[in-house]
Amino acid sequence: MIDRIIQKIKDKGGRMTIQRVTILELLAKLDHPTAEEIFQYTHDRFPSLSFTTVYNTLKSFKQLGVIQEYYMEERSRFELSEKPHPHFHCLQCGCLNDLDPGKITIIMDETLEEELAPVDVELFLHGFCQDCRRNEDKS
Amino acid sequence: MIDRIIQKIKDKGGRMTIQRVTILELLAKLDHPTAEEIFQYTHDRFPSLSFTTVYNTLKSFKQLGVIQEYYMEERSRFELSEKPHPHFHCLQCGCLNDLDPGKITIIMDETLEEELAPVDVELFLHGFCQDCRRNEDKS
DNA sequence: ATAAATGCAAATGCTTTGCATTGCC
DNA sequence: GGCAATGCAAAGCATTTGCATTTAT
Repeated sequence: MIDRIIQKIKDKGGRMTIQRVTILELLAKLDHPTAEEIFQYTHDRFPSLSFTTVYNTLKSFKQLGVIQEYYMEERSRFELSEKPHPHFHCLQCGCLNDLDPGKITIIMDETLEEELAPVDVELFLHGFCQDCRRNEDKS
Repeated sequence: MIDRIIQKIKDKGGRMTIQRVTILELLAKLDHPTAEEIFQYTHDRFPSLSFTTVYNTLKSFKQLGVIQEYYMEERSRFELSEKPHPHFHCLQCGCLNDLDPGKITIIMDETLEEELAPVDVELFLHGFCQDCRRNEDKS
């Protein structure tokens, strides 16, 4: 799967560096990481990898269409995906979780679709995640 | 309508000042303004109104449940509304437009709704607004 | 060879905070 | 009168930029 993404990046004229591969692997491993989380993890294996490179790379990946960026209340979160899909966002801890797209149907008026020609559709449910609700119960 | 909102703010223990009324009126008048846009407009009629007060007030209004804040790519946009509703967001100019909720239906699996108990649902269509498409055609 | 990617330091820009003053209820 | 709101200056923090160096293709 990562190989396919690397190929796509190269096909579009992007270059692969150790830094970029490391960031790509982290994007596959972590769950909707922030730029800082990516930096922290890379720092372990790759101390010279800079924050600037994390940002440059994420921006580049985004333009190449291999990742999504979600602008959450707290900060941006990233995801290895070509299209946005529905998410649950916790109002307390700020975590982001994928939702099964099969369990949510969005029906749009045809005239609206033609008129606006949306490039993509973003949907968030906001609430309190299980972990946060569990901790709330204890107190 | 503004009177009703003022009443709600007071009922919840908030106080009304000239600054707050001015900001409230601007929220009613402007279309999804940013904090800066609000500040610019208030500055005309009310030069002493500070940026801090704009931010304080928006934060307070949000906690009191009279406005919504949308975290867009460019910056936050605000809206006089108790609940979020569907929007169209322009990928070029960053403008935000209300969508007729009647033209978009979101159907959620019952089990999902019970499990997550979402507080609210946010939906964005991303694309290019009419103005931006028109300008694009000219070039 | 050349155009892209890296990484440092510095800058930017939005937003928040501390705190003394003001003013609503 | 008491507590919330104001507004100034300063700080905070995520993200971006300039630029010289390195490196993939």
